[in-house]
Amino acid sequence: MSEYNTKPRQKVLALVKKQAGDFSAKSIYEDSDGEIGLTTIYRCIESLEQEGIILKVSQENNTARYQYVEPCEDKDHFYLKCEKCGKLEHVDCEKMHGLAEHIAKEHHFSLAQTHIIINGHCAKCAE
Amino acid sequence: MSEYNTKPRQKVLALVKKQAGDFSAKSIYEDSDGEIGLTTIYRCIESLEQEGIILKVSQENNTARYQYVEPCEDKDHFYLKCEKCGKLEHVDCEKMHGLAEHIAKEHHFSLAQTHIIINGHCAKCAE
DNA sequence: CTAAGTGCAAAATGTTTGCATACTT
DNA sequence: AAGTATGCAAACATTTTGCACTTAG
Repeated sequence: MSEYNTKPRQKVLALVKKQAGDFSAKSIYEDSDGEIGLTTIYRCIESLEQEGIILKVSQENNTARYQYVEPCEDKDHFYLKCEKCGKLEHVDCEKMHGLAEHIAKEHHFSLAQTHIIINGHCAKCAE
Repeated sequence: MSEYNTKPRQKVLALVKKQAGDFSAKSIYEDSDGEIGLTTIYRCIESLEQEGIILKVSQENNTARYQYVEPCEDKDHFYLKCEKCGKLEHVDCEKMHGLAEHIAKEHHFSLAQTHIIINGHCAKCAE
């Protein structure tokens, strides 16, 4: 996570992994029952994001929301993101990757090694 | 834009259309030379977004950034978004749309009629 | 005239920073 | 012991709200 492996950091990582869907700094803070300072949580989240362990998936109400990403050796990371509940679903699709690269090349874009997210509504939220 | 067509609203829309790339409420405010109140700009931006005239493309430094979208009758709106300069490039690709729908269906997702944005780096910013 | 829009000042909210203290290695 | 992490309180920045006033239709 960073240089030192402290209790607060361990706890933040554990909480982050336990989240059902996406989460915010505050929600982790509340989940921690005040054991960890908000500031520390912000700093841990920053570390985790830099290490690619979590992903910033949106910004609802001026609040950054993140989601834990299962470690995965594939280079292409496609996600379907539900705009309502924030659920992030990993998509494993060769074709998609090929197409995205093709389009990117056509437009002289280089795809970030980061993640591609497509918005929509999941089954539940679509009613 | 909304019910009434007032001077401030006209000016905001004009400024928005004039922006080279993306913009924030504050940048429009500064562009307006203090002629329009920040609050009004926030409210105009909200209207414009609801009407699909502008698109929220990112949130840099806790600041929402928007971009004017050329009117277009196609139902599918794909964009390549440069993560560095915020440039938003429209992509016109039937195949992409078909594939996205296919994947969405496979995952019981319904694509929002809103916009699909794929992140990367534009030619300039890729160095 | 009436409903809708404006904009100031003040509040609210999320995030960051300063700094003294505590912890890891 | 030395460098790093913590967490409180305070600072910041953006966005929202209350409200008296103005404007469009």
